[in-house]
Amino acid sequence: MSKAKPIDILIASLEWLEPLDQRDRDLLAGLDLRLKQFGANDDIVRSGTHPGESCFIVGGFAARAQYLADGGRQLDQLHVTGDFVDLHSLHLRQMDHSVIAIGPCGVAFVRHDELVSTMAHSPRLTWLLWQLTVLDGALARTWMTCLGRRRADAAMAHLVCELLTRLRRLGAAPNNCFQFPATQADMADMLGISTVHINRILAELRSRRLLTWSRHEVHVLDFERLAHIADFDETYLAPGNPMPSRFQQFVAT
Amino acid sequence: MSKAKPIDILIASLEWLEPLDQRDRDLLAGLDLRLKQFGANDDIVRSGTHPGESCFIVGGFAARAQYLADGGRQLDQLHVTGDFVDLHSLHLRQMDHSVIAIGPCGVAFVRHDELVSTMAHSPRLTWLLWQLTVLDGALARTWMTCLGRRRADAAMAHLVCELLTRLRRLGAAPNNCFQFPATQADMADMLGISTVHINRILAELRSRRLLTWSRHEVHVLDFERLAHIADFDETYLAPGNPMPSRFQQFVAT
DNA sequence: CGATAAGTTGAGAATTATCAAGGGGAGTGG
DNA sequence: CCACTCCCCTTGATAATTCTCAACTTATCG
Repeated sequence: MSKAKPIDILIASLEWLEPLDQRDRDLLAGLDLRLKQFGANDDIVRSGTHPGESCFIVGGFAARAQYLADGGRQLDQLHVTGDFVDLHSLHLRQMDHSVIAIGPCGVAFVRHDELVSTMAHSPRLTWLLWQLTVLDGALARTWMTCLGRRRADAAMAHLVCELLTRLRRLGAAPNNCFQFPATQADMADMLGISTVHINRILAELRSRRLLTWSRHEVHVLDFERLAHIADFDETYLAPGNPMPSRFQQFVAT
Repeated sequence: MSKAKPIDILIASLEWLEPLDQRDRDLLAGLDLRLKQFGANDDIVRSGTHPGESCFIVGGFAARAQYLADGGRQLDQLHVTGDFVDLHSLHLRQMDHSVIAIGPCGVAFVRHDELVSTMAHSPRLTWLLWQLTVLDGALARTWMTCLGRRRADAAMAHLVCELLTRLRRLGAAPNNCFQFPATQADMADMLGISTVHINRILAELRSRRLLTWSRHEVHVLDFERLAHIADFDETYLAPGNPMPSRFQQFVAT
């Protein structure tokens, strides 16, 4: 996808929250990354395991998946290039969900011990990685509201608005147009409805000239109207608080 | 509710994750708490604001709420005594959700600057507070799977199983019986369905002799069968990883 | 005891699911 | 290059789930 070095993708993602100093960038640049490419529906991190690494996305899309006894699954978050998808495994004894690839997806893994050492040398990075997990939660809550209290068309519109907003930020959605390799079955598992219904919702949005979606290419024709249908408010996608200077103190203790 | 001092409730909650040393306990005991009592449906933290304090629950129940333009709301997480509900405001520039009281609820507020200073003196507390926000996310994901991929009866059964499990841990559910002041309208907003349907689901669970629920008192009659209907697996409620010793290093840097 | 909020029930409508069959595109092997 | 195949998308018909509206009953609290 991108020509940038993997670590630069992460650095850019963190700098979007708050500027880093050169020392922080150097610490990150010194991380030993294991790169791996995944294909559609591959498990990047498997539910029930206890990984020794965390990972971030270098290109493409990934999602978190929870599986049910009856074979069904719920996709409860969507991740794009630059997202540190699996910081969670740093804290979880056992993965409560899988991370799977939505289409081709490049991933960089960092060993937990290295990550921890890095944070031990930088309060700012500790703060920012924590913040990433908190911002993640804000996206999850909004997604939940879609699942619980929006009808399928509004939920779909909301998901598209969110995705477009996040991709624009990366410069990956020129003309409100972007590549998105999710199948309709994937979308069904995201929105908690059936594949057939996804198809009908999309047909409707298409006929209302709000968007087109074919061959893995989404084109948002009328963002305003889509956002209105979705009751979309993008403030939950904003960065969080910068590190308070007091948090710095601990280095001196 | 409890006779314990407010800060001891928080300490117990953190010690459930990992033992604290005396210094950590002293740091926490030195926090200046503002106590406040709330009634049903009161806002504890209001959406859209930028609070200067975080809060934890000292007694009773609270929930996170997101509101829609049409007046509807989604309750997307439920919190019990000891939960540090609003660590999120430490990182969020603007609250993306409200925290509201479900029935009478005692809350302790801590100023952000004090909280940050405390963490600056204790890597362990930093680690644990971060972990709380991560574990929170695991609950949110599971809730999401209920909203998206379980039918209303299974979702209700799941919520009851989760709640019982969490309250048992606090010793607050003797004989699988506990006080729970949520109204059926509250439950509807949690599960993303209508009040009328909640009523019917409860009637059904009652007639199947799985539980009773009246006068704000829930009695789980057959946890096994309820857990089976819900496809309930409690591993997501487990504590996370203890702090790695390397994380400690930063004090010496 | 009256007022207000919460729970219950019925009937009909909207939304979404399921089943089933057909169509199109992309890759593969002949 | 064509035939074949597989996967995904599309569409129709019918069924299940859940919603809305409305009336009524029961609790709760001053």
